[in-house]
Amino acid sequence: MGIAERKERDKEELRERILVAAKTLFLEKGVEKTSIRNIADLIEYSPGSIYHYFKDKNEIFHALHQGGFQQLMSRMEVLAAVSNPMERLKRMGAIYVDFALENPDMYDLMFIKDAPILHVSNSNEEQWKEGFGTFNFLRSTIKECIDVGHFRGHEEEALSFLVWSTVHGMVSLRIRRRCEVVLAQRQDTIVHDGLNEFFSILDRLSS
Amino acid sequence: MGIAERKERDKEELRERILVAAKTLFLEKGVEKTSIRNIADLIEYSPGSIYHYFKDKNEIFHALHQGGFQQLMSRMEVLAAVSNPMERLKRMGAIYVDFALENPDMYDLMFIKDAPILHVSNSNEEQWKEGFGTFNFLRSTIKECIDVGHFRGHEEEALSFLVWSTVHGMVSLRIRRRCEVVLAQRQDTIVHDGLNEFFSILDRLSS
DNA sequence: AAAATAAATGAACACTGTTTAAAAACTAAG
DNA sequence: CTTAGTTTTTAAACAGTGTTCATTTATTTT
Repeated sequence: MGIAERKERDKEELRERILVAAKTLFLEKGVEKTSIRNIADLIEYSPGSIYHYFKDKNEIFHALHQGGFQQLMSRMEVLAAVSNPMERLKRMGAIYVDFALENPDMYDLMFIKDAPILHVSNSNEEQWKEGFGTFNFLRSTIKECIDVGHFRGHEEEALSFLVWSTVHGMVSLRIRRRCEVVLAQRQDTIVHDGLNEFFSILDRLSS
Repeated sequence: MGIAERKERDKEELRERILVAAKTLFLEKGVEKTSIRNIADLIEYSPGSIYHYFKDKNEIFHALHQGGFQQLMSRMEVLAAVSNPMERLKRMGAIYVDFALENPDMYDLMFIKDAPILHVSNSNEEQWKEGFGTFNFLRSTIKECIDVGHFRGHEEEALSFLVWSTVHGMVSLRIRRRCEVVLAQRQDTIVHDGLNEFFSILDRLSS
């Protein structure tokens, strides 16, 4: 009965090859500009074969999407060792920003592009499953901060959204090339400069 | 010599009709899903004709893009009457957010989509001309705040970027449907709730 | 009315995502 | 070892896309 297992492995391997090819092309030329035929050419299969492994183009990029969240989550794991919630919150922001700037196309896919989300909200209920995990992590950290006495006068849910929005805003303006409006000599560092301003604001809100 | 002028007017009128049709379709089904043939059908012209008025599809949406900035700018005009820079900054944020939520597709085109920007940065130098105006307005307001003694310890450029990022982050998460992760009963108000949290943070930074 | 100019057309090109009938490859049973 | 049955892969086809261009149509000038 080892043959069925080997075939299963082969199938999984080709599935993985498709994903690797798709990711390569996507990082090279973007999602929209990458066609099924391009992917097929790269793995030297016919375009039709890809539809035996993925329902449609969206499903391919949704698979990559999930991989991205696993990456981000694994980067967050070091935070378990940070007991001070305020310190953890800041380190979390730094990890988030670094991940986005180091993997702009993946971040784009996860948090900016709209296609993958629509795909998920079609297969109803479990809307953007991956997103919940990361936001819950942020929310619980902020709750800890509030419980310890920080952010007096602020409310958990709205503040969590605000914090997420701030880091998302910075990196997405960068990724989608809206930073040309800031001073030319500051463009390379503006996201980190902005993050530091944000940190010093958070410090002031500590009490 | 009135004939040439009338022809000029006719040409301008058809150009405008293309833009109106393009905008209609775009608001209905999105930029990507709107084809030149769709636009041509709506104005009852052949697809080819459109290329007499616009170089390519990008140029059509770049024209709409410019119109969006004029809209946003005109909303900002009331701020000239607000002498207190801190008050002006907050009202500015509210106008920005309201504009984005009331015209999500236009905002998307202006600040999230990447195609129009690339088009501009190809026709070199004057990169994203429209964006400069709005950001300069924000920067000068924040400079006034600093000059009056607010935001002590913060720096003009990075803080301006941070403030912009915060409001942009909130509305773009909303527009690109990443708000499913916040509590279900808060989703409709979360952007305004977040904005209010932001305002109260700004107040704390006044001194 | 004829010539010149401008505008609009529709067909064509090279793409796209996706479907499907047929072919090839491989496995299992007799 | 051959035959039957599956699974995998393919190539062709469909309906769509942005864009170009020779040709036709309409208008203006001479």
